[in-house]
Amino acid sequence: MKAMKKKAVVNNTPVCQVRMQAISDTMSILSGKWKFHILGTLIEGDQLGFMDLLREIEGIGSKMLSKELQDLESNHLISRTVKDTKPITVKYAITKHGKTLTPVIDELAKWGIAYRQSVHG
Amino acid sequence: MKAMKKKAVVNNTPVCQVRMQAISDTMSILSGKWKFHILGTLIEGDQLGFMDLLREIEGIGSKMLSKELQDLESNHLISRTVKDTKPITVKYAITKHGKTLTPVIDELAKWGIAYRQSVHG
DNA sequence: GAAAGTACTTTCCAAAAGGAAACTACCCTG
DNA sequence: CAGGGTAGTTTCCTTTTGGAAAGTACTTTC
Repeated sequence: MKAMKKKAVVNNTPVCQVRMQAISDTMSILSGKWKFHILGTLIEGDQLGFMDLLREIEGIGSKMLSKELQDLESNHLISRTVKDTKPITVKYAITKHGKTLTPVIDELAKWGIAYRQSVHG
Repeated sequence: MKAMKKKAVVNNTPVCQVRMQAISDTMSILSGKWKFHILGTLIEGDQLGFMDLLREIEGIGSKMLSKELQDLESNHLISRTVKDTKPITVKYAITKHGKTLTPVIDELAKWGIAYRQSVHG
């Protein structure tokens, strides 16, 4: 009786499949170099304009900021509202739904901090 | 008294800076298309060989698997041990340190699942 | 000694991501 | 009407990422 091999599947239980898919979904929505910075900034100071964000997020360019904001808005994580002020302005804010990412962001930050300490001492 | 503008900085408190950096660290370590799949698979079935992983992780190629395993090993999240069996084999396993990612992975999965439900209904 | 299995590496290429700089367009102030 | 602020878009380019296919090397089985 030889051990049965080939095409073995450890993680192909429905539960694992769903979890893997869910993680891919999340990472896809939060992909790119700037999503977390933008979300983090909007969670702190809500109601920021385009130029505010350009100044807050060090290193980002207007093209990237514009694209990332569109991505986040299309996923309903942030809102974009045009205010008809004297020189028309736009305000970006985190949505209720965007705030549900807080535990995720917190875990990532917590792990990163712990990692630094474990490596450095 | 006009509102003071220019060079304003909402999130440049030391606390925010540290958090942002920590998130970047974490995301950098877990970057790429396959890290979570590999970690998830090794958290489930520990002690898997290279060919096992190739079969478990649908779609990955040997080049990517090899590279991602090296990344994860260099960050001490997984271990690679050569067993001197008849035809020499290699076993990959999650480390104690790698297991500390479990809460992070769980949050990502949880959020992804909730997101699907909120979108789909 | 050919086939098949383990564990990779190498090469070659295509697509995606990201950035700098310039440009549009409109408004207000001096 | 020049200068500066708002909010972006467009172009062009480089870097990064990822994948398919083939190759290496060594071993066991038929």
